[in-house]
Amino acid sequence: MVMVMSVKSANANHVFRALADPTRRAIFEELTRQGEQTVHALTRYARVSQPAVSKHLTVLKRAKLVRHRREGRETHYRAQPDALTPMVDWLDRYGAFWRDRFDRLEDLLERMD
Amino acid sequence: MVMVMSVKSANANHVFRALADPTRRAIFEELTRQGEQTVHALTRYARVSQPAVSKHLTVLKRAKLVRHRREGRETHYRAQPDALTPMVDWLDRYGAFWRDRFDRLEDLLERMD
DNA sequence: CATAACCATAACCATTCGGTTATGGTTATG
DNA sequence: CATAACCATAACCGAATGGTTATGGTTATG
Repeated sequence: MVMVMSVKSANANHVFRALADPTRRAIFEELTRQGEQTVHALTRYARVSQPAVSKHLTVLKRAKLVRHRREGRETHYRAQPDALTPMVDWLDRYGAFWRDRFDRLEDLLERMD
Repeated sequence: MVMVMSVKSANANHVFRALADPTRRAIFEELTRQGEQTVHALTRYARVSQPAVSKHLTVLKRAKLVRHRREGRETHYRAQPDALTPMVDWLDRYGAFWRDRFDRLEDLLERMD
């Protein structure tokens, strides 16, 4: 059982709260799928104004779910899935993992090709 | 890959929203640990008023995270961890599972004893 | 039967939230 | 150098949120 713990994970509270909003989840999903993105690109994707996107990114940042990298006049954001650990841990404790164990294992093995 | 889908799971949105609040999470955790509980008991546990607890339970009910059973003048609530499936699925897609795949598999096998 | 216990709902309130437009700072471009 | 692009912050606003007290309905109890 390897315990990595590279960065101190944000409060579980922050993670749960950050992902409670659908727009924020959409942004995080987009970053996960498409990789690093400019605020401009994210604004085009999300159907809200640029300041709204900026504020959402701030919340995601607080939860450590995204990192940013300034490059000239644009800021590139990328997802930081490590930060989901508190949520995964929570689900380990209170979740339904004990059920479909076999299904999940099967599924896991399948995806490991 | 067995697909059970006994009850139509609530919107993932509802689940994420419901678990965003720490008091609500605490209630759910308590129900998971201690099993079925009266509203009265939960009120004693949570540090808020009885109506507050009732409202939280309503939100959890909407997310199908709890079930209730009336018995005389008291209502017993119990956790329904199945309802966490949407969140688990979401983590499967966007989560950090792809990383420590092996660690998690190892962990899973370990817990299967 | 009167009273108390349990719970849900109503009514209300302060705060937070998610959105907007306005603005300003920094960097690229014509 | 003037202008445009990119982004964050400020200021503001309506709606949602999480809490409270008040109330009323149902069930148990003295």
